[in-house]
Amino acid sequence: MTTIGFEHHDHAHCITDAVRAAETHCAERGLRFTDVRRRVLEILARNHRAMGAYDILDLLRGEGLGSQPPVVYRALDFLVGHGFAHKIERLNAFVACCHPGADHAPAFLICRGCDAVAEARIAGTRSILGNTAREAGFAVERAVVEVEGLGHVDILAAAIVAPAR
Amino acid sequence: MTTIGFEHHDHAHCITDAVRAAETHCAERGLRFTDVRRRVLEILARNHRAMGAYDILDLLRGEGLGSQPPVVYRALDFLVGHGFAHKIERLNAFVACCHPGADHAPAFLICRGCDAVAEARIAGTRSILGNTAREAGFAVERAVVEVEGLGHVDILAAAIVAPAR
DNA sequence: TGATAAATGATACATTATAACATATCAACC
DNA sequence: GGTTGATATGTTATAATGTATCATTTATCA
Repeated sequence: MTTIGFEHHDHAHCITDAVRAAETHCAERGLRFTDVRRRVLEILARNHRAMGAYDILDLLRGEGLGSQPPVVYRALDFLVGHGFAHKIERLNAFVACCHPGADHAPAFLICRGCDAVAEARIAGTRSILGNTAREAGFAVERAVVEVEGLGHVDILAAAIVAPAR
Repeated sequence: MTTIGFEHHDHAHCITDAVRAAETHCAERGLRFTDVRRRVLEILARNHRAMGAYDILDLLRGEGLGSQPPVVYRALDFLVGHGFAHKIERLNAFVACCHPGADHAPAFLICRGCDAVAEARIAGTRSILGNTAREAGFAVERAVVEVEGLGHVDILAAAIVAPAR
């Protein structure tokens, strides 16, 4: 029941895909995919790792695209809010989403050796606590699942898909 | 397979138990359960909710037990490191452990309505991603599982136990 | 084109966390 | 008991992360 997708990782596609998915999604819903928002997503996708807000801000500054913290935090709020990026709470950092457009519950593998972060899918919020929370009357709205350990870059670069049940 | 433990919550015991468990554990291993460390754990247990480091620091100040951030952060490092307390990454806050002594993988239910946080158990790190991570060569060392939603205080006050398998 | 809503620019500040080094305490041994 | 080495605490300063607020600009649409 467990499947692992060792997709060959075409990074150029990975960047354009993330941006294009966001573009399409925004166009469909009348959301404004502005320069700053696009650029922040590109930066996240290009670097392909968890980046702090101030790391991103430094890059934006170099391009004259906003120089104060609220600029990047607002862009990140937008991207995270619409599922184009995720926040890694454990690291106070952000990553581009690997499955843009898909309605998914993300989980993250964080390698403490190389600081790589891989986005995995989990079946759904229910699977985390079984049915316990729901049966007890707790309505799950969001789940933060961040697993730390040691892994190879190859593994982290690939999208790891958790059991769908 | 799902069981929920609605223990009657005897709060006085809850505090003394947490402190005594830490005391015992430290005595057994030659760890120093100092005044500051004890007091921080008492504060967390007494308040029985997620508290910011600076909230705790304010209380310590009132008692003349250290007045600068490093004092409380060092105590929290110790308590978290030895499993007497946990950090809730999503909230940048800390809670006393509900299962001190037990070697457990904690998960947290965070109610956005009342800010209550309940500690649940999960079976183990493996259960979170199934066998996927392990099979792929990722060695899980720690898992952050924090579920947000809406729940009743009664439910949150009780210890919720997730399916053991 | 003018009204409205949304996004950005900019200043200031709030919150969370750590580096660095001096001092004090403890435990073990001579 | 005094010395020593390890651990913990006190203290200052600063780093890192995140927001509130309000002015200005830009986009959208009637």
